Amino acid sequence: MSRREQLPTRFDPASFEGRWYAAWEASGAFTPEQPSAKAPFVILIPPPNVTGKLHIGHALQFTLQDLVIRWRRMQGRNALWLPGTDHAGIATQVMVERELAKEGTSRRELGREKFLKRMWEWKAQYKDNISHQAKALGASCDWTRERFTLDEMLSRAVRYAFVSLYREGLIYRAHRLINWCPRCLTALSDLEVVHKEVDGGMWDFAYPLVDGGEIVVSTSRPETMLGDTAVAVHPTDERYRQLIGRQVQHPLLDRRFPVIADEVLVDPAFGTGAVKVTPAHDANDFATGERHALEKINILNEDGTINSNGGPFAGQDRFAARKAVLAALGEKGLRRGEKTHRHAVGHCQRCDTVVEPYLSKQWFCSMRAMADRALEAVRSGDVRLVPDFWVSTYENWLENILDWCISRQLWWGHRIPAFYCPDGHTTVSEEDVTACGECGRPVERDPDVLDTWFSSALWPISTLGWPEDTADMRAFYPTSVMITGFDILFFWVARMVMMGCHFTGKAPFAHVHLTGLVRDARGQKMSKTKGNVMDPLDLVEQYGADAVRFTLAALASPGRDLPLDAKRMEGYHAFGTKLWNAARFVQMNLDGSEAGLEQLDPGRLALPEAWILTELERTTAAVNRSWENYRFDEACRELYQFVWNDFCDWYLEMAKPVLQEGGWDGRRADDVRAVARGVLIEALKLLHPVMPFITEEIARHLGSEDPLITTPYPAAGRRTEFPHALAVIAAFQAVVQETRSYRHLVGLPPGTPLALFLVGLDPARREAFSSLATELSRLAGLSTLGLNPTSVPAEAIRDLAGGVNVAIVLPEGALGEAERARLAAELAQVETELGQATARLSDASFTARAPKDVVAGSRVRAAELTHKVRLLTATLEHRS
RNA sequence: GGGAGGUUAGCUCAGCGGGAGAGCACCUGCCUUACACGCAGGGGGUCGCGGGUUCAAACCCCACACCUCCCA
Repeated sequence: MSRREQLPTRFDPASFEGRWYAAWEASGAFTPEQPSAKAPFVILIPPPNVTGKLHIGHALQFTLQDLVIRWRRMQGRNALWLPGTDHAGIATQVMVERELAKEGTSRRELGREKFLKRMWEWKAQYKDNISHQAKALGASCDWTRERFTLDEMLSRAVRYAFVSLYREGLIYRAHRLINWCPRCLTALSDLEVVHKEVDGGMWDFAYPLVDGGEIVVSTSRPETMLGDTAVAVHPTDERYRQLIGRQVQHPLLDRRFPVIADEVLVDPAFGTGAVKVTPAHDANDFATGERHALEKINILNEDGTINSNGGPFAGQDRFAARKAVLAALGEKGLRRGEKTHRHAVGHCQRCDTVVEPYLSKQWFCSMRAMADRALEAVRSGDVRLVPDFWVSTYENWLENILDWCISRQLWWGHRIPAFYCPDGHTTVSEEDVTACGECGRPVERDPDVLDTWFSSALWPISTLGWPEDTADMRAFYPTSVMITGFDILFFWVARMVMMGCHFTGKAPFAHVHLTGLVRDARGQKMSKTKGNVMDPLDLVEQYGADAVRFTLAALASPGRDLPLDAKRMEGYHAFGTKLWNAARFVQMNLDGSEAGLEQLDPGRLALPEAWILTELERTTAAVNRSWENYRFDEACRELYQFVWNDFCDWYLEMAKPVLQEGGWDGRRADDVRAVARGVLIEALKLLHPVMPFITEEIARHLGSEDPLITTPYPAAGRRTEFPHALAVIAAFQAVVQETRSYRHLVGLPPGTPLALFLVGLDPARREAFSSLATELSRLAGLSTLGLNPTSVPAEAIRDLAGGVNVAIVLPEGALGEAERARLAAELAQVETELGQATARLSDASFTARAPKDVVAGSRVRAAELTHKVRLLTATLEHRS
């Protein structure tokens, strides 16, 4: 029997969290065996951007990932949780450029090399912040495998992937309309454009026809008329039929173009039924231009000012030009009306600037074949989305996908491995080249970098060493589950499936769990401008990491956002305190015993022990099932309820007479100590994945030899269950509560001893209650307990509690008005229920069609209600 | 325009075919030698609206209303 240190009176998470994290890490528990005979379980972290620090949404994802990985590790899996960070091209570059602007310089002034040096300095600082935060939350990542998307190894994978896809014809370079951010000065993919409804205008103006007359068009972007190369009408529109093929004179520029007929572009019912066509600045017009071989006139510079094609408007910003063009049209008497118009305008996801459709030469990744593969991966069940309602959203996007623009005019990222010679040849190569592969002339490398998401798409394989045939690839790919936010289902998840399937033939993960968004207590989105952001580190400091984790896990109902209320976190911090104090109580009553559940004789247990062990068994089964199904909320509820209600409120209270009062036989006392300690330790193991720190600390004080992190997780089905004990204790609890309730009803102080009689018990129930007499007397506060007495005082309150016929002797005196009213209301309620039950039972179709057990249940219930009505009526009559 | 999710106690949410639940808040009484971050007792709900299916509907089906979000 070893002496253990007493648990401190005060529960102070900060006093042991750091110590435990260091101990786990030093023990090597975070690093999987390699090689290993154990089945792998692998989670790859969704790499946070090195842009800044972690927000509460990361804390949620880290918590859930850690929870799953700890659970699986305890289950004996060879668990790998691989951490890392993402270089986040535009986002990070924007931050550093902002810093440079404050210093009065710019990236162009610095030059590529010096600028990238600044970027790496930034990255180093923020990466450290992120790992520090992850550790504070208890994340059991394998830091020996930490990755960064721009690492040498991952960059090689990106380059290899680009070259392979190019050789397969799936990556190509083309001159097309793309989304252009005039502030970031780069192309964007369709996904990086955020459509927002804005109040704008819709202006009508007339194009004069060369041979007289005019045709009126409407536009929300008047400045684009500088690039118009046609006016389109519907071929069947009688109003304009005779105008088709005639020439229009551009009123502000020296240009003429035709009126064309196009049934795809034109909706004759919309506006005037005539549409201006600007193939270089609108996606639909571009397609129209292709159909009719129209000239594509680009009127914009990269920064959003009008270029020389805009004639007198050249040099003006696009929004200034809009006003100037309208004014010029007005002067010429061509304005034909205007109205306000609410429409969707594309904005840059990163800087919120209005994006322009812009004609530009960019690299694209062909999507159709890969998208079909990714669709198949989900439809076949190789990849399971959780919650599964995401499947239709996923399908919807992939079915309508367009080719992906993957080049970005940035410096921070993976530089495109394409080399161009003066003759216009392109050499794409894994190794740097100096001479053109075709003509041998000197080459220049493409200055652009790849979309960050291109490298992210490769994350599941690049982090494991692909394209090399590494031991990690063989051991850990495909991975087990990806836990991330639903907002990057398209950006990231779908693309990882595509790339994983394409390059390895296997989907990169079996499950994808999509989390909701963490909101504030009122359901508002958190944002810096609203000032309602919660910093994970502050929360850890205030409530302890375990409370933060438990709160986030408990709120994580599938497919729902998480309204995070500090009140809730206080509540779960209190749960930690409760657990702590329960452990203190158990510890101070053990008398140094370190007995556990294994020494019990299941055939000879008293009812309270049999009961709590059965509840433990059921909780164990439920919790494992819930973790398995990603029902973190359910598991947390089960654990909370088991610890607080079952173990603390009932079991420990029932154990107190044995632990604190003499007169018990030694065997029972030994059992109680073994059960109190053993059940608590099992509960700590069950809780460990979600509350790793406090459970380790308590377990150590209770004399657990090994840290919980590597202790086998409790599995269901290995312990005897005692359904009989469940039934008896349920009745016991009902009787206790009924007694307390009547004492309170008549306004007696809580301690007032009462006489209680249980009437008409069958022999088995009588025996059971007899064995629980001490516990019953203590918890219900009894002076006298009578089991099946020959008579009951006439003035006793009669009622039915948990199927037991009780008679509670309250001191003399009539019930007050309020108390009588309450009992009368209860009686009325019971009578209503009885009426319903009786009606149902007299319905022949019910008794004929409902399942037998349901009918039987109704009969029992009706009988009980009848009995209760009788007893309550009697009580009201006698106590008037 | 297409798609997804939601509408259950004052608040935030579970439950998703057979007696309306939790946490917090609220009311009442208690410092009962683990815990006042606690203990005990209690009040509070035509489960959005209208139809339908069923012996039975908060739960399934249809329509509608309102609120989120995604895509175009």
